[in-house]
Amino acid sequence: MNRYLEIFSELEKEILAGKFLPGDLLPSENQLAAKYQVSRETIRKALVLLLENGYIQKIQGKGSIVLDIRRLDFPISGLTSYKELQQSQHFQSETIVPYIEKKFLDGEEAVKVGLPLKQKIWKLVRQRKIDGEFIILDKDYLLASVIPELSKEVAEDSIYRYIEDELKLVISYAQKEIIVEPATLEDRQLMTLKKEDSHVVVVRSHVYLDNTQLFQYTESRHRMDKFRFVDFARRRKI
Amino acid sequence: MNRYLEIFSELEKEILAGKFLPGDLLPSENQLAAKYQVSRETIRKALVLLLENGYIQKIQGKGSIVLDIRRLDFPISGLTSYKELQQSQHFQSETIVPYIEKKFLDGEEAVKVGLPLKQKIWKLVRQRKIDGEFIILDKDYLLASVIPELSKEVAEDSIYRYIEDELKLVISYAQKEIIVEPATLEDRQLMTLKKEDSHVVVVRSHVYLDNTQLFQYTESRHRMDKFRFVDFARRRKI
DNA sequence: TAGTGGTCTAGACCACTAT
DNA sequence: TAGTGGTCTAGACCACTAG
Repeated sequence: MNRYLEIFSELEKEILAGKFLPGDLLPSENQLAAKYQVSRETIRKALVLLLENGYIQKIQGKGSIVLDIRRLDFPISGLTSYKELQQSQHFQSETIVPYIEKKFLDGEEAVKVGLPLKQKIWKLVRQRKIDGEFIILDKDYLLASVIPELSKEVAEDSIYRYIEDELKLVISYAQKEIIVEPATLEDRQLMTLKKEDSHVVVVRSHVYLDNTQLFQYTESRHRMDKFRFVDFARRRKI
Repeated sequence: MNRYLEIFSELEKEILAGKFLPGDLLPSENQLAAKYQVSRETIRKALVLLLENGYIQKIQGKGSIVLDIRRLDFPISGLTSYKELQQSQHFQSETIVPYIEKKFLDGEEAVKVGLPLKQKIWKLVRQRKIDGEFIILDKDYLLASVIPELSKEVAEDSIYRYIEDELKLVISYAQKEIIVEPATLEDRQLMTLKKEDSHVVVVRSHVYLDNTQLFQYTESRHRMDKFRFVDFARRRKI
């Protein structure tokens, strides 16, 4: 592990544990450099990570102030799998896989998901059951050339864990879009919608590996009343 | 201006201008260092900015690959004012200010917006008219101790421009939340909603200055069919 | 093997905050 | 004025890609 990542994790852990409270100053960069026996630039790389993740605010001449992080009932910010969310947020959930198949997409489908027409694709549908209700419907399309094998069991657990830990691939970035769409017949069949739920919130993502290859298109369909997206944003200068 | 910010802007401009196409490699870090007459670390800081903004992907041993940036019909990612969006996206829009007042909040309102009860607050409502329809309703609450004066004219133009250029304050970061809510009576009065529009998409933000002071709460209410949120996300290691 | 990006250093000078 | 963070350097060594 890199030094600056280690130091970031350490400081993050301390902040989350309440060792530093909102409004507190972290030790100065020179003090941290001495403590961790690294150069100041290495400390600064760790602090940049804290900054970007909303843990601290740096003020020139003053120091690094710890911010108040209300952590997030149900964030879909960033690039995080459902399984990881469930674990970090500690909610109970069951996943059901009503559909999983490896096939060629027809033209219309291929255009919609932005994946190549001529390659085999894993298409699967997953229902997410929380408190006895089907709140979320995930529709996934994965390049079979990247993920040759896939099973119901893996889909019920975590595809990302399988891709990263078993296949040793590196998931890197995604382009995401959130819109609201009329509920489809499929939504009504596979989700617990009330009569008056005319629409669902749809999170579409194109996900890429670290070699810039597109390998996944996902549509995560949420019941309106249960949808919540939380984010931390910094104002971009220039 | 900093060297690395200059270099970032320069490279960003070149990418947007199509001087580098998706899939192209940027010049190597050493070549860029030579070209701009700076050290390699300075180049690397500029490249980190390109990376975070989704312009490039770096691959060790290979180089910095330019990504395909579909730029974003209507992004609310990041921390960007409506006026800035309108200018960068080149859409026509008119802003109407049906309400603007400086007052103390009542208890219920203060709790909801998370601003202090004992201080005067600018409360204002803005209707955003696009293609003849009121698509967005913005409700703003601003600390009067931070923004002592505010006028309808400023509110119709850009409050952020006023805060940054006139008051010389630095807007720094925000915590944002996106949810779907039933449309209120006020929504129906001030927005162009169809009968069947039972809900609106609400983007709530708490916005902070660089000294970590909370100075604004905003509620941006969108007609469902016109709402779109686009984001670029990187997978976080660890 | 040559060239690329990834990490880290030890030091310098500057801008800002606090006292 | 002392201490903080912000920028920048010139160099080192490592891990990885590609011919």
